[in-house]
Amino acid sequence: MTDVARAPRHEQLARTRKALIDAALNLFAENGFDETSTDEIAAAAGVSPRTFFRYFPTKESVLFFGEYDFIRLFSGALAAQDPSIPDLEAICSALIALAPRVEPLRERVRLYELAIASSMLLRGREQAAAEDNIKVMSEAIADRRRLAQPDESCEILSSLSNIALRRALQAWLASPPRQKLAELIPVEFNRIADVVAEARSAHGSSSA
Amino acid sequence: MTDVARAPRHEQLARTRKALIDAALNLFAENGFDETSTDEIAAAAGVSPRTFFRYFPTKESVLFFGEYDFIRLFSGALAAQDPSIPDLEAICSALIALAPRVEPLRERVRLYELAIASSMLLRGREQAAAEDNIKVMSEAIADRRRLAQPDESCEILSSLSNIALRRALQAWLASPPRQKLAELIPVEFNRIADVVAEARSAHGSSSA
DNA sequence: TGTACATCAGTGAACGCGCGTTCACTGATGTAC
DNA sequence: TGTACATCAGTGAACGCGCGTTCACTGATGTAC
Repeated sequence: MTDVARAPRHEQLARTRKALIDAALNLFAENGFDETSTDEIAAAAGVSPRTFFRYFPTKESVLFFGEYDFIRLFSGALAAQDPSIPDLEAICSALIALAPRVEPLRERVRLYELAIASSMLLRGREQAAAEDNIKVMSEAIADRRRLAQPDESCEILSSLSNIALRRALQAWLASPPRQKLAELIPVEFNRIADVVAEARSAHGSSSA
Repeated sequence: MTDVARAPRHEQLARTRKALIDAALNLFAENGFDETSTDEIAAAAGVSPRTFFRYFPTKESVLFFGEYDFIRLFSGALAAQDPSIPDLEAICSALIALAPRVEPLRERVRLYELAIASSMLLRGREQAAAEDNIKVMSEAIADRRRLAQPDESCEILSSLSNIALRRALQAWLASPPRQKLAELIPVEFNRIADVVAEARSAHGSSSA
């Protein structure tokens, strides 16, 4: 056993921060965000109630600390795709390339989703983050198309990709532990394309 | 001028409720939900602070009172569509058929959207409502296809339709006052179908 | 039509609760010399 | 290596704020007869 009290300062800070984050994630997932007080989180982390607010300005922020900059990585991953393949395929491939970063975090993502689902406030934050992500994605698509600004087509493609990704994530969390997220992403992209093709092919043709 | 104090009871109740709802909607849209206290709403409606909670159990609920049962109407409108036309077209037509119910409420919808955008809590509520709507829509689509349960295809079609509808609503609110929502809906449906067709047509073909 | 009572919209005051802040402090780690 | 001081993680107590509740009340509307 290491002597906690004798740890160097930055280690002690990191330790306390981690203890608070882990305690919060577990309590939020198990009991719900609104039903968990900051005092309880502090108690579970082994610090005094006051200490919580030395690390996090608000109760929510403990959940969003060290947020995945997943979406920034996406822009790079999309730029790395072969410019000659279709956009939808390139987006799908870019997301598959990022999947390995998420694969090891399955249990953590599962708790995170439980926490988010427990509170309207957190659902709102998540929704706001999703909209930001869609915007960044649409800019990355515009870059690929050599547009100065995203047009409607970029925005729609970005929204559709977001749906595919969310569906893949849900399927991944619901699937057996060894199922690969990377395999589920193209399934959902193909499904969306197929659904649109089928749902219009029966008769209709679109206007220009 | 009518004598407010002499009004019959049910009229007085309706009047006070309306005063609270209108005051809340305007204050939320102008100053933000979090920055508006229930005391301010009561003051703006001309009643005492305590009275607010005789009409609404929570601060949020004043905004969702008399919620549009838009989505229930949708199920009926979809069932009324010709079974022989493609699903996507039928969904679009069903939404167009409902548009006249929303057209007169433009200013109200505008304030509502401002209020929602001002607060993470309200965004969360709105997101939860949207997910409910998508679920109901996917069941309506399943009915049309004579399926006992919605399959993935129904779910995706419902999500895509939701995107089209949201985009149409945003465009409508951003457009000049006389622009018809009913005209914007098919534009967005066609855009989505076209974007998918383009984004995969360049080269790729989907797997089955 | 008129009196007596019941109902109920609205009020006032006080309180519980949890988030987040402010101020003053302790005791350990880190550093200057 | 050793002493003297600075820094800073953590604590304790008290408070402000707004939501939402509880209890006791007023005065007008509604109703029974």
